[in-house]
Amino acid sequence: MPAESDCTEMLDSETKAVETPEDHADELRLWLRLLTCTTLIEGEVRGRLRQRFDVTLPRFDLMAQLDKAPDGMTLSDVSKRMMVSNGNVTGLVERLVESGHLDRRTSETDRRVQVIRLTKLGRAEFRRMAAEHETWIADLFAELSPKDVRELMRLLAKTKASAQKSAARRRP
Amino acid sequence: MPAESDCTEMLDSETKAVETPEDHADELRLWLRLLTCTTLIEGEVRGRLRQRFDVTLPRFDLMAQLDKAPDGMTLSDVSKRMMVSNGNVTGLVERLVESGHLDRRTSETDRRVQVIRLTKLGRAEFRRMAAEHETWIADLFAELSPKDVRELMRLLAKTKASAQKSAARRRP
DNA sequence: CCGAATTGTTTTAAGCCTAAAATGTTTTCC
DNA sequence: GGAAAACATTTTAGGCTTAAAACAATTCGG
Repeated sequence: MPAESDCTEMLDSETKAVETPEDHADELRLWLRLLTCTTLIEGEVRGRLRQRFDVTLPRFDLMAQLDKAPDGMTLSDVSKRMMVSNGNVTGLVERLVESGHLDRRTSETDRRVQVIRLTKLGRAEFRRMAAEHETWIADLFAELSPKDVRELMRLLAKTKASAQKSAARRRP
Repeated sequence: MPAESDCTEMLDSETKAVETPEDHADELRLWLRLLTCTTLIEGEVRGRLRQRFDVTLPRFDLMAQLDKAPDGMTLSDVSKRMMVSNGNVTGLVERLVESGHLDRRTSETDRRVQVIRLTKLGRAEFRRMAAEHETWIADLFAELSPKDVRELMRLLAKTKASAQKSAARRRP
């Protein structure tokens, strides 16, 4: 089990002869644990949203984005913020307009663009849900000390930056 | 902006008169960051799997579970491990049997149970993909030091435990 | 032994999600 | 001005996902 180059930066990885396949088991385990945590919490939140408010998580997430943007957002903005595909947003918005939570209009200055906003109803319902949602999250993370929270924030920021760089390396 | 009880453990929260709504903004930010990291990495892995191997992430994940279980698993086992619904696994397995990656048979001792295994083809293809997958993960986490990785592992373990307790409190 | 719970799986109905192609609009740049 | 590139959104086709109900087989308690 060769674990020699665990910490080396290997700036010349391009030209290096790869004879000893590196051991990335730790990173793999970390990724699986990260995924487990997210899946666990996401499932819990999804279930509570459905039970308490009969709303789906994606609908809640979309409304959360709009609640932070009183002047509305374009579909593209929403799509980028939520990190989901464009087509996904189209359908989600359709259903939320249908149910009276969203208002959608074509931009005056650019007829390609659709601007969406929360309706009065949408905003009221979201605020009500968000207040309770926040307590769920607090409860789910209850065993972490404030120091743990800070430290996790720091390390996840580093993780995000690392992943973004890696993604950019592939798709420049 | 009241932030007084930031660190108190509040063991008597049951009987406490809740006059000052607590501030859980930090936990909320932490959750959003956790979600962002996972979504980012998951999307990257999904795209690479599709591009390089024309395989979906759920198929890969299911094969990963089976690769660790040479004697096969029941559908329930898979469902629990992957933290997805039973019905989800049914369809996933159907398609993987169809494509020749999985073998499925009814248990001899309990006719309710379906045992699934990787076929020779399934195992070979998975191993080929897994080797490359591991390097992607390593690259995505490349900017984290070994110490960062250890620390993240520790904090995520704590997070998982916390979330599980919270979930158990609700659904005992 | 037999009815009642429990367990494992599938079905159903609805919604979510993606990648890729198609459509319509605006900008860019000769 | 007009072709080409870029942009915003929708459509399409297919797969994923869930919650809840239905079905089938086993186990448990009297």
